Amino acid sequence: MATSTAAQRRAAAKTEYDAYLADCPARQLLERIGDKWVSLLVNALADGPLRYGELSRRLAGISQKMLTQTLRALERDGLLTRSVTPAVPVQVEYALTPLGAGLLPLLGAVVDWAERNMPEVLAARDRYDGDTNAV
Amino acid sequence: MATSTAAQRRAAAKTEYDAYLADCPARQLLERIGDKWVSLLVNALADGPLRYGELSRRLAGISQKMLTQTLRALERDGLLTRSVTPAVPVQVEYALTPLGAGLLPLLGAVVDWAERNMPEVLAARDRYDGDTNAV
DNA sequence: CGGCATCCGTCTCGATACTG
DNA sequence: CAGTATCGAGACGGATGCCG
Repeated sequence: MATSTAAQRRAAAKTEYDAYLADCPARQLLERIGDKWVSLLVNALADGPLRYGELSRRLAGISQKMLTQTLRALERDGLLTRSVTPAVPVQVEYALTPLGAGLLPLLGAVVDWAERNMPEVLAARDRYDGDTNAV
Repeated sequence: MATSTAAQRRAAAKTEYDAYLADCPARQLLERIGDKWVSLLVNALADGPLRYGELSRRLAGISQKMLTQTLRALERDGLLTRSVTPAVPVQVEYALTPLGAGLLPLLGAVVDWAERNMPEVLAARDRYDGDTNAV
């Protein structure tokens, strides 16, 4: 007899839902490109391969930790490649794969939408914030 | 002279960068739709307005807190509207605005890309993970 | 040069309990 | 029914120091 059937049902529903979430490829993709640095990194590489240090300078505010972490994640997902040139100072170059380059149109669409509609969003935001403590 | 010029320059660069980030409309948009619940919420409302409870059931795993919080954020941004019908049990309905509905194509594009390319991403991921502790 | 390991603050998120 | 308030856990991200 159900000491806590409600809680169990909650748990079951959650598991079910989490599974659905995990399965959903769109969610995974959104989580990737929604990441703070991913989109910037991909954009930085849009014009061609860059070395670690170049990326570091290009994305000014990023910490080495996040840079490495993000690069690894993208490499893992096959969105970019990492090639090491064994020289005296080691040389590492990152380049977009065709798969990764395929993200550029998506990002472009977002930029496009944003440029056209963000002003309206910002206006709505101001209106909302203004009403809160107006009069 | 300069006790910690390097650190200061770092800070300056970061501030500059953060400002750039904050200004970038695409980033703001990505942060919104990259949110765990936003895309699901928008999708849930794609077919028409829903009430709070209906949304709560529809998105099974979400807590009231996150539901309310996400709804408020989207309302603030003018992506959906909140209409209260003063009845005996209060009735609140949420509906996408045209602006919010404009997100659907974007989301659709993501879903599309994901469905076509996620298998490859997943394959790359397996390969990468496999190599780590292979042989 | 190109990392990796560690520590630590912040901030998000979820569970719970209570209200009109 | 539709929230609000509070609290604690945990993920996330940054700074630092060391290594090949």
